[in-house]
Amino acid sequence: MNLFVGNLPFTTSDHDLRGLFEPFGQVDSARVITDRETGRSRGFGFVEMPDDAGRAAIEELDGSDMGGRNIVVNEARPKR
DNA sequence: CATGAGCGC
Repeated sequence: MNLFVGNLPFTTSDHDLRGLFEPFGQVDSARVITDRETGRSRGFGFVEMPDDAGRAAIEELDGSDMGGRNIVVNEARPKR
């Protein structure tokens, strides 16, 4: 399933994201979205993983603390 | 190359 991860610290990298979700299951892909013009982080990202692992990750990570901020994790919407 | 609600090229 596709997961949307928001409210991330600007210092969070795609690898950091993967490390967060790996404990819950196979991480198909994990990436933090960066601004195409400046390259700086937009503070949110996407993670793809099995359905069961995704549901577990949402319950454990949504609202959890990361870098001093409470991150948001929920199912992502279809790409625009 | 800036910044803080929002959904990726």
